[in-house]
Amino acid sequence: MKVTIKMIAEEAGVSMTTVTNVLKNRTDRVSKEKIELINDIIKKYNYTPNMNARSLANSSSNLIGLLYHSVGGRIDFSDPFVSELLAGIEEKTKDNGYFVLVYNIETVDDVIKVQKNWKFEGFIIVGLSENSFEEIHKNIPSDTPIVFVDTHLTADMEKEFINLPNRYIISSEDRQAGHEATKFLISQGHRKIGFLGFTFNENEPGVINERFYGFKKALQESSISFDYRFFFTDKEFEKITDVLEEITALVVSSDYLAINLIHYLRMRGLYDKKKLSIIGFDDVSYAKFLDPPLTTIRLNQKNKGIIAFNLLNKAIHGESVDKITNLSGDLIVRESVTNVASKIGKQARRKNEK
Amino acid sequence: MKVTIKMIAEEAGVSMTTVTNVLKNRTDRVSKEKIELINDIIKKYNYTPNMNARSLANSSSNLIGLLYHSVGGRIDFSDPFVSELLAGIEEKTKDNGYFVLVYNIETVDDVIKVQKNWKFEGFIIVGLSENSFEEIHKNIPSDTPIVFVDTHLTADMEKEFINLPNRYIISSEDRQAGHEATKFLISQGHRKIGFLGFTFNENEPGVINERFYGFKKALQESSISFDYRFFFTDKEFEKITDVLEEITALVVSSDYLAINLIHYLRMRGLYDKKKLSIIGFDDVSYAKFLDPPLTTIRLNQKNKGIIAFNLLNKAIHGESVDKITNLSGDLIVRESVTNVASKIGKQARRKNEK
DNA sequence: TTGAAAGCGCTACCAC
DNA sequence: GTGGTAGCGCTTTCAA
Repeated sequence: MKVTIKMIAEEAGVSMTTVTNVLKNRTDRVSKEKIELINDIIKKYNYTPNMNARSLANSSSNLIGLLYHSVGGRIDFSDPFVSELLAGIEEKTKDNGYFVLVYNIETVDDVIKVQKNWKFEGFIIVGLSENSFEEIHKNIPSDTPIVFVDTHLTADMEKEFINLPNRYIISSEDRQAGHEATKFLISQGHRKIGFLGFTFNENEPGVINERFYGFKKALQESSISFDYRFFFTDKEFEKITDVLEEITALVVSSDYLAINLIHYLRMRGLYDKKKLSIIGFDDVSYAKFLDPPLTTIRLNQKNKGIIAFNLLNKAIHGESVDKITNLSGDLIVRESVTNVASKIGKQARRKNEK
Repeated sequence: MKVTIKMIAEEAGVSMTTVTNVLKNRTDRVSKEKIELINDIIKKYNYTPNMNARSLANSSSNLIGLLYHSVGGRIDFSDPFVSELLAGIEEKTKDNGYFVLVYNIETVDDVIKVQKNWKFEGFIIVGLSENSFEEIHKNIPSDTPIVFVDTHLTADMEKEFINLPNRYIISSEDRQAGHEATKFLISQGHRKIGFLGFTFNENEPGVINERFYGFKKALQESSISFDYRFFFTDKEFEKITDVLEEITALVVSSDYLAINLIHYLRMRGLYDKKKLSIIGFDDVSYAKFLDPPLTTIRLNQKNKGIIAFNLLNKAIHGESVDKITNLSGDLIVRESVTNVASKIGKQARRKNEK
């Protein structure tokens, strides 16, 4: 049998209001004796309020929407990159008394749907492009805070963004990460370097776009010209096999993609880590267990999830929060990159590994 | 501005009841013209009903609770074993118009909490021991269906379970899996075989317990006696190093644990796949990318998630459903197990790999 | 066919 | 301090 405020009020011989006041800890409005009495009854029946009624009555709900954006099913929970973020969020969220509704959004309609169906305290939305960002931002009332994870904005848009109330961004320094990854390859003597990433829109900022930008910048700084023949998307593994003799290294936009490529090549007897160095991004939990252990830029997704929640939590409580947070990546040197410049440095390659 | 039924009714010049009837497709109670008119308005405002109000008024909610049981934080979303299940569930769930609330439960109180806070259509609960199973089962009304994933019951309990309305179980044939894994090691000439698993209660059935049972059975069938010195928990890696010279193979209760062990040994210079064969369970997505590629029993978590949802969905709609579903595992032969019996068979070891 | 009204459980406002 | 009550948006029962 469901226990309600009314029942508690009856048993205690008080009004519903008084019970509510006790529930809400408005101690100045209820006498000490009643507080105790009511609390005892609450405990006795193990009463917990009905969230639907509560959400209906006011606007609070303790519900947080974790929305994953996926175009064409690209985002998959089995990708550790995704689940590690979730791990971070889930952990904090529960400790703070929230509930998380996980929803995969493909179109704006999906957002409108969750949005109207439930009352949310706030949203954490992952992986939105700038275009989708605008649409979605407009469709969620400005009194509901949103933390956008891994959304990148053009400079113009960013200026606007700064003034948007209740909208926050947390992402990695993807440009810097791409730059660092590439610089590392160059430092190891590589000159013919390719780039492999999930398909992205070159005219719109985004995680991969940013990494690609950092990649090109690093090449440029070393006066290396980039040959677009060495640019590949995740659908073009076979194109890579064609130029295997021409490139010595590859910047791959995620560990996940990197190991898939290695596997693809290996199955065809084409993988030789001495001849093709590979650096990834993320440092997923098993990157160090791979063959070869992956050299990568650690982005620490779990930590990102924790911070995303903290931002949201503060925003919900009306505390002031940084509009844009950028987490820097760390180069993790393992064994998928070979030094082709000299024989020295083989030791150094392990420095980051414990 | 939120659109409500009332507003729609006003604009259409009808009563709320009529709008509801259209919403519910009760076409026999409304005239054709009004149906069209109302539908137009609904479309125009992109109306979607408020779930909180709806849930409050009736008992439906379109909400499914995905509850992960973790004692001492053992279950972690970054463990692919967990996230792959979620991937399967999320996929189906959305297609069928449900929303998923993900919650990590540690105690029965946690269950009571979610349970009273929200109205759920049903639950998918993962990783419950028999004891917790009973407690939780009792605390959720019997008209709410629950699918228990990976819960194992003793024979007595199982008899009772069969008659419990709205309770279902889906799990893997863990005993058979343990048996198969061990038999494979034996077929490869191993005789000194150890077992490594997360700590478990020997008196209570459970995933690892079952695998261990199958393990012992296989040994027995080959008249190999089991030495408890070769039994290890996840906290006892160093105990393994002590007997490294004595055992030639290890059955490890999950891929996740297996790679952690390999890494642990490798870091100490103690890993030699020729001298220590390892077989895991799950076949997590990256098992084939590891060094060495892991020989394992594939359990297909994603598929399990899909099936779990299907069971629940049918149960919610009152269709009859199998009380207990068992998914069999498949031996996937890769390279972490060495044939110590003969020189032949090295070819065969690759047969399962594409 | 259509509509009025009660009630789901809770909160906030206002009165005593 | 305490209590009454309207109302959140929706569904269902009963009446017209």
